[in-house]
Amino acid sequence: MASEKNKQSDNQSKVYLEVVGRIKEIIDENQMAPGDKLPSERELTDILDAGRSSVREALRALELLGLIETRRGEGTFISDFRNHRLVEILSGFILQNEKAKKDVVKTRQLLEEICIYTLMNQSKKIDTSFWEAKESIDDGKFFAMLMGETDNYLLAKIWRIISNFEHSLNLPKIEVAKEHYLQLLKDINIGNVKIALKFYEEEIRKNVDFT
Amino acid sequence: MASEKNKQSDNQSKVYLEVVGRIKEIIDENQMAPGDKLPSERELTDILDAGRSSVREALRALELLGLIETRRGEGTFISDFRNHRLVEILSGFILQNEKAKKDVVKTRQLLEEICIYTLMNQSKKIDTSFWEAKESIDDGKFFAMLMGETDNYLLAKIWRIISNFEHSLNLPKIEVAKEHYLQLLKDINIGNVKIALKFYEEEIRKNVDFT
DNA sequence: ATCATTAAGTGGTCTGACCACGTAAATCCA
DNA sequence: TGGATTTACGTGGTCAGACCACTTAATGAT
Repeated sequence: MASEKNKQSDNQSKVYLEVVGRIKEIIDENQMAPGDKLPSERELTDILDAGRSSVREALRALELLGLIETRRGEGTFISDFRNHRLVEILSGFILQNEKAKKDVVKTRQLLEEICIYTLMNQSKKIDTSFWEAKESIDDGKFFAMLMGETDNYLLAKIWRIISNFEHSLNLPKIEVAKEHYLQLLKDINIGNVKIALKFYEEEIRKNVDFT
Repeated sequence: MASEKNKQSDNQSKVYLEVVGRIKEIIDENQMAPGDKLPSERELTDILDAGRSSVREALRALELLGLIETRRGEGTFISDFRNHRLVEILSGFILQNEKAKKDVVKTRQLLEEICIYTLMNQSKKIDTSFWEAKESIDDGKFFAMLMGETDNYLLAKIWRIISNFEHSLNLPKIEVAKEHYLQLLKDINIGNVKIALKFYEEEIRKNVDFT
């Protein structure tokens, strides 16, 4: 009787779960789409009447699920969440086998190659000036951009999720000179698939070799 | 300059992600199984040299993933990975629109292209006799085989899950002539990536168009 | 105009303080 | 003694406040 009285919406005893639900509502009601910015953590804290730590627990969970992405100093944004179960598999999977690590890396690289392939199929030209201006190039950010250039958001999303998990595995980071990334962009813009992919494999990923 | 090694400073990896990784290590090293109890939050805070809030962010994320289970007053326990109630959370979050269905199909096809691409990169030769002997070819079984031919377990598993999920959506089934599948195999064995992928897109998946 | 500086906003993290709950030890009482 | 009760402690749950690091926009100086 009157069991619905407890909280506003539903069951959830834990605040962070409640917040997860409320965030979903916010997204729905405002018809928010991937890329849109969510209210800041402090705003949510106020709106949802919860502690910031609880809000963060919810956001972090959603982030690991690949539903949102956060950029320090900028905010929290909705990402493409249509892959759902992907994460489930990956998680249960990754925490078991050893070979899984290798597969994660390999799969990510495959996605990146497909990305390159896709871009060239679209005859996509990429603006290099932004990256030329940089001192050094972060591998993750670079390919995140590349993924974004394709009109296949699913590809980008899968890549991001896998990348995210890979990150949590504490694998050795790769170091690639800025010039190599720029060369890759150049190859892509020129439009020679074979050269671009070969360059990716041999220069960008040459030093990936972990046990 | 002056970018000392204060705490965990520079590398953009977030503490909570690192904690996720460390927890995984703990589980691995101690050969922990579902049902086993993890160190308490405060212990982890001490062991991992991180704030309790960060530890909790990691734990909450893992909890939402269904990897761990927490019981107030008792502790945190490794949960059976098979308990994926995660799907409900995500589906509630996402499966609202019809477009999601389309995305599932797109994703699967993308994975299949990646598969083909991978096989050819491995210069994998596929035995066609088994399929030639058949009267008709089941699309699912065919690509299940292809996935199995790659040595990337993760890729295969992702595809399998998505494929299963797609089945549950009762989408119209595609009908492709046996000869087309055989032709694809032939293209793969020959080793021309462009032709094989083009053939896949235009012949194997040409008739995929649902609303 | 251009560049450097400042300020404000945002996520990232840590700490300390409580509360709610469960358990086991200590205690009490018949 | 033996069972029931109380107590103390450990654990997760939550909150508030304080900084830090980074981004962006407003501001100021040249």
